Order: sequence, then C-alpha cells, then structure tokens
Amino acid sequence: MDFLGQLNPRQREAVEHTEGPLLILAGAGSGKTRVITYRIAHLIRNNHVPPSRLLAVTFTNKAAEEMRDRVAILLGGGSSPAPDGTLSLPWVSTFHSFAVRLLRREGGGLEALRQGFTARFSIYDEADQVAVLKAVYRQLGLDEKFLPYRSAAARISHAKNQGIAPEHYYGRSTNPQDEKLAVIYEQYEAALRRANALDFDDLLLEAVRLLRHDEQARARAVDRFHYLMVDEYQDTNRVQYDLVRLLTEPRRNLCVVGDEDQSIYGWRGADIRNILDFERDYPGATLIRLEQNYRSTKNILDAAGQVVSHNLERKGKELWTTAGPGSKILLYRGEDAENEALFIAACIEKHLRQNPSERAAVLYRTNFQSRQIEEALRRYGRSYLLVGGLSFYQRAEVKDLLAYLKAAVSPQDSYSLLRIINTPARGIGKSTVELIARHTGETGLSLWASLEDLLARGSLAARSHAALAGFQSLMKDLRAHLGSGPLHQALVWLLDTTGYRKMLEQEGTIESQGRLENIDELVNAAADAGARGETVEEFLDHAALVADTDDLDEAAQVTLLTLHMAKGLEFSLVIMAGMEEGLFPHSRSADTASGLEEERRLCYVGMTRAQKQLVLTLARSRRRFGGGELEPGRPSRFLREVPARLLEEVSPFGVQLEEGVDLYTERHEVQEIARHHTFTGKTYNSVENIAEFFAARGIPTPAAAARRTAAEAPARAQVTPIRGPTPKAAGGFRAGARVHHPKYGTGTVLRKEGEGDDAKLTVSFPYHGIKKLIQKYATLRQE
DNA sequence: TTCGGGGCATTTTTT
DNA sequence: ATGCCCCGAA
Repeated sequence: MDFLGQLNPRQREAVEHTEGPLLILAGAGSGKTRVITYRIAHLIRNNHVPPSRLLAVTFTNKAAEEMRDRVAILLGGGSSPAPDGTLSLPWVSTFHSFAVRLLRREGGGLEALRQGFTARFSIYDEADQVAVLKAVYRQLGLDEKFLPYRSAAARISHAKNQGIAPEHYYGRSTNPQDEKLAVIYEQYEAALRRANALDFDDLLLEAVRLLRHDEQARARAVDRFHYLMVDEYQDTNRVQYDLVRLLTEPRRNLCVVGDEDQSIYGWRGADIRNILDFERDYPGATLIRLEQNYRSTKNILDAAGQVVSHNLERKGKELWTTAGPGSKILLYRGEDAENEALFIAACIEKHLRQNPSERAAVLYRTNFQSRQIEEALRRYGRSYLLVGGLSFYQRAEVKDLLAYLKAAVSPQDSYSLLRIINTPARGIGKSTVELIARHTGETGLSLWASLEDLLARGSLAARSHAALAGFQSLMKDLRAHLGSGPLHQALVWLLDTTGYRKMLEQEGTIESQGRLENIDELVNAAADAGARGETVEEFLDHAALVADTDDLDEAAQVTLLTLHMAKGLEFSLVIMAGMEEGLFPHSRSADTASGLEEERRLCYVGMTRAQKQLVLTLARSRRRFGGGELEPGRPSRFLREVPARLLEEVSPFGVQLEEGVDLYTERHEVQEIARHHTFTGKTYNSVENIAEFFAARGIPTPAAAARRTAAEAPARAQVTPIRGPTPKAAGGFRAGARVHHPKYGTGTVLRKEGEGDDAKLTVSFPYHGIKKLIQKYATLRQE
C-alpha cells in the first residue's frame, strides 16, 4: 500500500523528512496525528529503521494509545514480525512513563547518584504531595493561612519545572513569603527523599539527572533511540526540553510537532519558548507548516484565526480549507446563567434532532459553570457526559489499598504508611501516630523503622503497643503474601484481614456499596495485571501514571468539559459558554499580557474544536457563588475580536424546537419528557470504566481496535443500581420518590432518616451516584 | 479515639 | 451551595 499518496504535499514533506531536526507547526485540524503516525510507518517500512530504534513521546496515555493503534494499523500487513510472531512496534509513551521506565531500568545508576534512593521508589500524586506538605507545615509551625497546600505544591512544582533548586529559590526570593516557601520546598524535598518517593515532576527531573551524570546510561539511551518524535511540543516545560535534548544529542534526529497557538498550559510550567525558539536551539532545523485544515468550515476558521491574530507571541500560521463558509457563528446573550443554559440545551436539542448521528460539546472556562448546563440538559432529558471530577484511582478506597501495597513494597514510604496505619481504625490514634512521628524526627528513621524501633524498646503504653504490634505483623504478613502468591489474592486477603471490607459492609450505606464495588474492581484489575505477568511494582506504576481523561468516551453525544480538556477533540457542534469578561478571559489571567495571550489561545482551541457549527453564549448577569448576588457582566473581549460579518445574534426564539414551544413556557412539558427518558451512556467515573483504566496499553489488541469501531455504536443503557437497606415509607420525600436537585438533576430517594426539615435523604442520581442530602438545605423539588 | 458541627474559601489540572 | 478542615464533646 502506498500510504504516502494519502497525504497532502506539506504532510508528505514532513513524513519524508527523516534526518535532522524538524519542526512541524501543525495548525488545528491539520492532520497532525496522521503525519506522526505516517512518519513512523515510513521510517519503518520504507527506510527500514527497526521499530525499536524509534521513540515517540506524548503527553497523555490516550494520545500514546491512539498513536500506537494507528501505527499498528498502518504497518498491519507488511512489517516484519518479531521472532516470536508478534508485531514489533516502536515505543510510544508519555514523558512520565518513559521516565519511570528509564529510572527503574537504570536503578543502579540512580542509587549511586542519589543517596538513599532506590529503584523501588514510590510515585506521589497531588494528594500525596499535600500529605507531605501538611507534615512539613506542621514541622515548621505553619498553617494553611500562610499559603494553601495546593498553592504551595503548585509553586514548588513550577520551580522544579524550571530547574530551580530550593537553595536557588531561597537566593532569589525577594519577600518573606518566598523565603519561607523556599524552606518549605527544601523540607518537602527532604521528606520525599526520606520516603523514597518521587512526585510527577521528579520523575522527569531525575531522568534528566541520570542522563546528565551517568555517561553509560545516556550512551545506552542514545544508542537505543535513533529517532525521536515529540507531540504537543508547545506544552513541554524546561525539564522536558532538557530530556529531549539529552536523548537526541548528537544524532539530532528529532521531530517535534506542535502549535504555538494551542499552548494553554503555561500555568503548569509549559514554556512556549521551546517551540518559538526551536530553530535557534537546533540550528539547521527544517520548518514545515501544516495549514490546511480538514475539520472546520471556513467561517469557523476565519473567526478563530482572527481572534488569535491578536496575539504577539506566535510564529504565525494561516489556516485554510477547501470547505465552504458554512453557517455563521451564533451569538446568544441570556438574561442570566439559567437562561443561557436553557438556550444551550435547546440549541443542542435542535442540532441533534436534525443531525442525529453528530456529536455536540459544551465548553466552559471553569468547572462550576457545568452545573446549570447539566440541569438544563436534564430538563430536556438529554443524556450527556460530564468530564471532570474524581477519577477512579483518586478515590479514597482505591488510594487506601494502593497505599497498603506501596507501604509493603517500599518500607521507606512513610506517607503511604501514614495513610493506612489506622484505616480501618485499629486503635492507632492521633497521639500514637504523633509519638512515632516525633521518634522519626529524633532518630531520622523512616516511619516504619521508627515504629519497629519503638516496639523493640517496649516503652509504649500497653494499649498502643498491642495495636502497633498487630499492625506490624499485618504488614509483614502482607509482604509475605505479595512475595508468595498472585497480587489479587494478596488483596483479597488484605481486605479480609484488615476488616476493610467489613468496615464498608457495616456502614451499610449506598456510598459504601459503591466503594465495595470499586475495591472489587481493583481486585479484578490486579488479577488482570497478574495474568499479563505484571509485578506489583508495575501495577502500582500503571495506577499512578494513568489519568482519568484517558478514558474519555467518544461515543457520548453530548459532552460537557472545560476548554482545557477539549484540546485534541472535535465535535460537530461546539457551544462555548460564559463568554464574559472575568470569566473568560479569567480575571486571574487578565492582568498580565502573557496570561491574556494564553486565554486567547484557549479561545482559539475552543473555537477550532467545531466542525460545522460554533455557538458563543453569555449571560447578562450571573451569581458568582451559590448564594451570591446577581452581578452584571460584560461581554468577553474575544467576542469583539471575531469579525462582525461572521457573527449572527440569535434571540431566545431564534433557536427553537420544531414544535414551536419557547423556552420559558416549555419547561414543565419538557420535565415530563425527562421523567420518562432513560439515561444512556456510561458515567464518566462509573465502575465499568475502572477495568479499562488498568487495561494493558502496551500492545494494541484486536479488542482495542474493536473498541474504537464500537465507539460509533450507540452507548449502552445504564441503569443505576438500587441496593442497600429496604426503604422506609414516610411523609414528604419518601423512599422511592423522584426528586429534582438543581445540581444533580432528577434522582430517586433511596432512604430517609429523620423527619421534617432535618430529615436526611439518600438519593441516587444518574451520573452523580449516591448523595446524602439534608432536606432543609438541599433545594429539592418533588418530581 | 472518634464522631459531628460550624467556619471558610471556591481557575484551569496532560502525569 | 458545597466540600473539607479543625475543634470540641462523648
């Protein structure tokens, strides 16, 4: 098959340019993934480069998976199978999982480089970081009033991403807060080191360190990868830049693909200069612009292009298309957020009725905006997929079990140990933990070693001694189980022995029911991992590096998500909500020129997601917080940057259902429809997704390909399971009643506790699961 | 040690 | 309006 014939001239040029540095500026919708995958296929098939000599790096597992699948399909027939008969494929991975594999593999080098580190390090996510920072704050006598943990974590992360060490941070601090933060930073680093843990930033930093200081390790890496490709290059930070540099010197067969106009992660440390200065950093680099857009209508492209042309920090690209102008961009201004939301729902309804096979998305700047839009969609009985919220691996019960495993695998991992030392409650309370922590501080031992030391001394009160001794033998037994049998059996044993399962069962609530299902799913995932031959460590790595958005269901007809999460996706109809000053551009970004430019790029990203129809909406006034005042808003400056000739203002009656009912009188009828509507599509965080979170991503399977095809099939119906205690009948919202909640929509009352205003209701909502509500506070309506 | 009530802040978040 | 953190009572 001559796959090069399927490319346009520019794309083909990019694919065939294989030697030396290459920068591909790929505008939105210009076939970027196509170019990367074809380029890989070209190198392998036509230039006979062994697949193992190629490395492609992406930012998300999802992108990596997609790329792998597409390369596999391209190579499908003719590439050379490996001796064992499997298809040999290049290494496609995220920056982070690449770093982890490198560090685990080159563990010896790492240990030599860094005192006290072992290749068995734990990976700490944001929740773990906060736990570490809490301890550091306490040690320094600070509290969150100084700086919220999350902000401190963000600032430390930012410093790390720029390669600024704590001492350096201290040196350049100009105010007392920064000085203190430098100390926090230093203590945080020390705490991680003691715990033999690396945070996400460290994974990259340590990989860079290793390659810099361990000549042999670098030689091995450079020798292995002759061709490197980096996707979304505009989102790389300084450390990723260094990593790429180390991997490509001196061969310099580096191909980076990106779009400076889609750089929207500056606040996370991404450095737009990496892409702007590529030609300077890699002299002799070839620059190829992909400007033909295959996604959107001309009107949409022109509008987006006009907006982003107001930016100065760009190389400049002009997207063009052979498509026709298409519809104008609709602009709607509602009285308030509720009215805006109703318009959005009506607009989606109209579009999908006319185009039943198409997909629509509502994009917004901040997550709280989804609430009213959800409510409006529910009124129309329209199912949707809300992207955001807690992912599976971030859930408390899953994190607990993983913490048991981490603590067992790495005795130094004090923060994982801390998490589960008294979960379920086993009589090791706050004061006992503090006692051990103090001992840790005095001796410099890890929490676990300190615990053992205290037990050996026998100086503890009988009660705590017994509790701690019990815990000690529990962990020893867990280690033994992990060493002797399959992982999932160890987990089952753990759940029984600790009484974790019992704890949830005894709770007897609907929430606990869900948690039980989650832990069962984790056990299944462990069994699958075991069947694939994964070790505990690999299982834990996988769990740490998998992200929730990886499983974004593309089959959903209506998707609600933030502008940030929309990058890389496309929808027939795109509605951008909340086009108001202060909201978008967001007030916190509006005071610097670079912040404003990033907001503008975000606007560009949002607009270019639309294939056929783009709709911009705003509200004349909206409430800032729940109970706040209605505050008037001003239209976003981005609206003015769209040429007026491309815009069409629509009244609330401009977009209507065919029946001719208007938005205001219609509500009650619509509610009636909604009541009978069956929700379809799987919930973003539903249990059935969990297995997929842990599914192997290494080798594309027929099942994976089938799943892709199946994405076009209608989503299966989901029935919210109702289990748990038998509902008691009572007045008002009694069990079994259908109620409506402003945020969660329509749900079923499962249980009622107490009477009158103080009654507590347990309600099951599709998409949101089980919520406990106080009748007095929750604005519930009887359906 | 553990549970429940009142105070407080609430942008975005690839790994 | 809500979620989460800390403090006081059982």
